[in-house]
Amino acid sequence: MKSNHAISEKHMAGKRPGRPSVDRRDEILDAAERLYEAMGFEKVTVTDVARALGMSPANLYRSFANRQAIDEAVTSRALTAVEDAAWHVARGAAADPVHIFELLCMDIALKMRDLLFWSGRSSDLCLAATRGNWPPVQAFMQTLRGLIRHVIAEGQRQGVMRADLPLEETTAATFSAMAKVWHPVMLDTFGAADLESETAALTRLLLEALKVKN
Amino acid sequence: MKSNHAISEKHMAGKRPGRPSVDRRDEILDAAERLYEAMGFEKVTVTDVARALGMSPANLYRSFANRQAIDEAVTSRALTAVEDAAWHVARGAAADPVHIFELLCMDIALKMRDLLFWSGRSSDLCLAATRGNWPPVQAFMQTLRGLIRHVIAEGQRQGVMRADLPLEETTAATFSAMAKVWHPVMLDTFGAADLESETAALTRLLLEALKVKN
DNA sequence: TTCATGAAAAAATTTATATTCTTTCATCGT
DNA sequence: ACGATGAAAGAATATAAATTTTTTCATGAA
Repeated sequence: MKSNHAISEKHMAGKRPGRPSVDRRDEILDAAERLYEAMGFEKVTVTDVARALGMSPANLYRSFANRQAIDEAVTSRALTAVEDAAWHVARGAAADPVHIFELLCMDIALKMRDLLFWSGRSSDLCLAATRGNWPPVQAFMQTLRGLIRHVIAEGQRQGVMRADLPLEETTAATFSAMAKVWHPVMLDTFGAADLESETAALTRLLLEALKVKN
Repeated sequence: MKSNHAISEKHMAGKRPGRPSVDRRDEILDAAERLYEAMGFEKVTVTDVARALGMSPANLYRSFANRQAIDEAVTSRALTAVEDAAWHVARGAAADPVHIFELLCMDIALKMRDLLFWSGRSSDLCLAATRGNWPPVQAFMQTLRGLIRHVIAEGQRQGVMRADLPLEETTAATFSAMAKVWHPVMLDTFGAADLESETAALTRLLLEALKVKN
């Protein structure tokens, strides 16, 4: 799975005057990200982003259909970082799917917390995206679900997780259960005070259901 | 001060001119509830409530410290109805704690859904209360947690649920897991389309962890 | 005294207006 | 042509003034 920037340009506004031949999306997103980080994304105007790049605001619209598209792309990049780290855990060194499950659950919870409470002002964007159920958030949640399914399936294959539980339903239920410690809206509502112990307890309980009995 | 210290009236605004000797709280709450239902609680003024009762607005302030207190009391009554129904299920006819657990989880989820999506305009109030984490909501959540603990403890006592799982931690984890289908903020974010099957799947998985092995 | 109210201060909300931001597109320079 | 832009229309957001709502409290009636 290589980076496929050149291909996935469904975002390229085809109707616009002329889209750039060289792709300046990443430049733009870098600048936007920096500004969002510095002053909170709600205070940043597209003029600010353009100025930071020494171009006119109008020029941004050849790379992005509108401001919402920029916001979503920045969101996407932030969430992709979490996804990548999580996939790394899931495919990582640890061989035992049970252990991987534990690591994965905790890793995601802590990364989401960081995103919301320690990512400077980027949390505004993350929260807005979550509240509005923006497409990148939906995609992200799908990825998380895929991760869970992957680990459970592997656990079942290796005989350390119960194979008599239906994979899809079990995946869905596990994913639902983790929402309390994974979902930004929940983290925002309850804060992240006992997040670690809560996540650990939740994970332990779920594993009691998933693990094969001794 | 006289010998009158049998004051169970913790709610009585003590600092106010003279509090009523006969408690008109319930009357007031009835009127408020009716109005909230009819026109949405954000549109209702305390003057409206007072007028509905044929009294002056100022008079309400002898029974309630402020409008927020009225809103919270109405919220409290709505949530108490759910609590009561849930306790009824928990202590109800069904003898098997495992079955009670299933019924309880589903009952709460469906009642929360009704509150949010079918209670006319009362859902505004419920959502505002949940978003702001009002005290009645916190109390409600504590009650739900208590219900779960009760059922699990009973299941352990009867030997149908695993007694080797620590009661408090298991209760906490179970409660966390149910947030996805119980918590108004989640219901609001995701809608209630597949609520029943999601709740059923979640409950089944949790029971796999809680039940004793065959 | 005890209960209740009118009237007014304080707070919040709405309305109207002004300013800024987003987005388009005709036009410029290469 | 092609990438880029200035300028202006359309949206959205902020500011200010007016109105409504919440809350207090001194005073009156029972």
